[in-house]
Amino acid sequence: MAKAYERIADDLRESIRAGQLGPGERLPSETVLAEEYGRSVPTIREALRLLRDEGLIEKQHGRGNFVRQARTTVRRTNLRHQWEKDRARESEAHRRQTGATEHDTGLQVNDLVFRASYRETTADKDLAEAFGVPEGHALLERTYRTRYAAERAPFTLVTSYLVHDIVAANPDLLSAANEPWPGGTQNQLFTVGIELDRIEERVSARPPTPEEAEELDLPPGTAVILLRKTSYDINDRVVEISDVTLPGDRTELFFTTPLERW
Amino acid sequence: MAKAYERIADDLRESIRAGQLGPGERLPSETVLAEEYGRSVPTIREALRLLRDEGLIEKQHGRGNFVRQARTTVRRTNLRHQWEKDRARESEAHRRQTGATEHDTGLQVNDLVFRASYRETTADKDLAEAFGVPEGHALLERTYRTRYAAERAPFTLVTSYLVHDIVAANPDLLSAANEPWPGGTQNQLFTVGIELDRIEERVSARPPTPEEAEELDLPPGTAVILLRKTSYDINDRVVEISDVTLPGDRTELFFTTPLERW
DNA sequence: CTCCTCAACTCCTAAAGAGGACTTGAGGAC
DNA sequence: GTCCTCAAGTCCTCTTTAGGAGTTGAGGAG
Repeated sequence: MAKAYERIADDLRESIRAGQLGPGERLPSETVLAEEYGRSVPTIREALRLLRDEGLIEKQHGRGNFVRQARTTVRRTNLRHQWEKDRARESEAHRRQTGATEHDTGLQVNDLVFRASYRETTADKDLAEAFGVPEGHALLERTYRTRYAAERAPFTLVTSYLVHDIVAANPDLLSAANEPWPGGTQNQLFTVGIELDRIEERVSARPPTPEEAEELDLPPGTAVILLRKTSYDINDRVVEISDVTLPGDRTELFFTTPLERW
Repeated sequence: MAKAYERIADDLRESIRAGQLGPGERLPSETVLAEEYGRSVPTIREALRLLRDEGLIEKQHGRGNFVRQARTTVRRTNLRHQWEKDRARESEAHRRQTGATEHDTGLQVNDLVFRASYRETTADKDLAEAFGVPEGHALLERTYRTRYAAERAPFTLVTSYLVHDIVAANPDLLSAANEPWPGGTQNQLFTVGIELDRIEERVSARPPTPEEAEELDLPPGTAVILLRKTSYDINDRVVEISDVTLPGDRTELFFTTPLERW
């Protein structure tokens, strides 16, 4: 004999999966469900909580419980990396013509809004290891969010790190006035004579922290994708690291791996 | 005035983040916490539920609430794709020498255990579109799980599709007796004269369904990573699709994107 | 010593009740 | 017509109460 709230959740889940309750549709109210199933309201609420945590329904205070609708997703592709590299050498004028502000997320969007903050910091253990520098080494840190002009919620949180020594050759990069960095990170690295060889990306996923849920407007029942992007130059040195946090319900990562011919 | 259970959750979360409560450590019992915070047990439980959903704590019936410990993670790299391609042409004897069973997850493991099921099916709308064939077209479907010999929980669920027509040239591939497919999918495609050109992978994340949570031994407060891998042959035809479900708390995807030199 | 029982402690399920907060639409004031 | 008020309906927070079920360790039976 299964638990009552699980049986009720199973039943409702089945209705949703079968399409008897379509996206956006309102479920019967909690009191009505309680009568239908012959259970108390708290038991019904327990069942609904399961469905919410699975991302199947959405609770709206004062309105009801609704079947969740898919949100529009944004694709992030690794082909962008080559595009940004090619672009980094071009003149500012030409870059401006061809649109799209470069940034670390690789999103293919033109009408982005983003805010940045910029500061000097030092490498903690994790970053020191990743950069191959001693702990406490001076770094530059930029954090920013990207957002569609039309939407309220951002769809990316980025924290990007550079080694202070390397970048210091171009004083423009040390000025907080240059925000966002003109031409993007790759262009700025180009100005200090750095050419990239490859980009490594590590992807994992977990539930959002409350802070992330807040910033990315993530309801319960969603996940975040964590992406650590590490850029290597042609001397096999780590020159940039970006930690990107993406809303799992609105993001699709897209990787193409070409294979050598026989 | 914030809600009581949120304040309590914030407080406990802070203790955990600050390390005052270390991984694996037991929290005070619910009744004790209720006394400490001057709240009822259900309110405490509400706070603990928040922390559990964030993946911070783990509830153990009859034992207590514990700070969650990181599980060991497995890395899946896209470099594996080239390796599998190279290997596909080699003799069975040589493949056997160099170890590691090929499979669609790209995990770098030797001592895998996996079970497969095999059946003929037809393309639904989604698959038809992905393969570029009409809806209802005949497909082969293989589903399997991979697992470390030492561990109880699998770390991959895979469903892999091939177009029946294409594969029918090699009758070995239509026999359910050949499980797992000797040499892996790429080797089998090689036997029917197919060479791969590139692999596209789409990654997203969401909370697990109850079925996934069951199969992958995922506690509340974890996510799954969904990966759709699409293999193109040198004629730009989709020859294989794999849908892979990975436990978010034990998986790290690793992609390397090489960049062309200036 | 080994095994078993059992009490004490833990978290879990379920219910009922009181009040609060948010949303909506009907109806009246202007 | 427009605006406001307000009641009804909704979900939310918190409490109290009752019993159930898993875990552990102490202590006795053999």
